[in-house]
Amino acid sequence: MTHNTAPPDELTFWSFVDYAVHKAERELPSVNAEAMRMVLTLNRATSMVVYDLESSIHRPRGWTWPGFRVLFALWLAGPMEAKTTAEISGMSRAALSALLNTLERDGLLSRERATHDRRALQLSLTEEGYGAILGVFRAHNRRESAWAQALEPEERRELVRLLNKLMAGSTDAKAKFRN
Amino acid sequence: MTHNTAPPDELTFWSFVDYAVHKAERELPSVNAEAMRMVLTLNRATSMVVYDLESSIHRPRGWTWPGFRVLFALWLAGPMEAKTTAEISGMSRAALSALLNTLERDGLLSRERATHDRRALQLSLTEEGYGAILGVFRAHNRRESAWAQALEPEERRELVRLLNKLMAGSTDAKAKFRN
DNA sequence: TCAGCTTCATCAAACATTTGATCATCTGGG
DNA sequence: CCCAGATGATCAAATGTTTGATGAAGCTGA
Repeated sequence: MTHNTAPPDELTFWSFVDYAVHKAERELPSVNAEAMRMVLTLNRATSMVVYDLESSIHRPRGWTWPGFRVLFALWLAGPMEAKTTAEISGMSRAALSALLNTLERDGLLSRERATHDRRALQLSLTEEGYGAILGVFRAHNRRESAWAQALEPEERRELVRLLNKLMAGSTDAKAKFRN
Repeated sequence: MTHNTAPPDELTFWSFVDYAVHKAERELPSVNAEAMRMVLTLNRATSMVVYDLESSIHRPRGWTWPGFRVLFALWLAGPMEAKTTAEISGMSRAALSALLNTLERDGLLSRERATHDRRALQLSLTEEGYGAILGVFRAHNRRESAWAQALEPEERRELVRLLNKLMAGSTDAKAKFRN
């Protein structure tokens, strides 16, 4: 690629994917442009949704997106071992360990040693955690609904189907998973 | 929601979305379950793709996912103002500022004051940055290709279309954007 | 039994991100 | 001309994440 290629006059968040895919195709004939477009678009869409939900719902309440995910899992599935919480909320055990310090300090959940295995941690929401999660989730779900309305019901189902198929394919491809 | 609901015996990363959606529907009749399913699935799929790419491609080379995004943008679009870089790579100006410290320290890019506006920063790849990005991108794109193969070509196009429609709808919904 | 291996959790250091504040520079209206 | 407000960048503090190391507890087979 030439070092001195000038960027187009109007390069914005919205035009970048098209620009990048076309440019990469010109410069690198061997590039898989459709894979590049898929991953770029997937990331941008998710990043927008997450940023909007976190900044409009969770941060103003003193919560974070990862903290919400943990409290949400505990709310739905009840007390459970920390290892399970980490797995279902999609984070490493080390990341959860750090996150628990904040959530415990804020009085939203408690950690206790499990009785059957003294290595394991048992997590449960405190009364304060129970009191808070319902209201936060309602606001969160209202915001989710606003996003979902961009698609027709059939399109939403198809999007979910395609995303699930993408995830399922990864196991075949031996993708790297979290510890 | 009852405080003492026991979690199902087999609650895993893969079964959690179905479990959560059904349980939320039972407990909260007013929930928009399809929106909930869409956002949960979108996040999980993206998180898997990003984690796999970052841990298998970028971290082993001493790079990070956000760092790659910035270098990738500079590689494709050429030298540009930091403000533009932040916008097209989807990060806040403050986040970019911190990220630039690392990238500059590692000798991958340089920042200089712009001539026409002494507040603005002009970013450009160093020779070392140019030398590195091509190889990293090729490996990155090969990995993207493996993910993309989970879907049929027509499904990939449909996924991209739906994600773009989702993003486009957000502007109508007055979603919160980054600074 | 117990030594070695595995598993659970935490720690440490480096990094990226957020919000809100601050400083420097530019720009436009009186 | 010049001051007020807008804009670009950075900083500070708090948070969450990663990888690799460490310590504690459980398990297994000779």
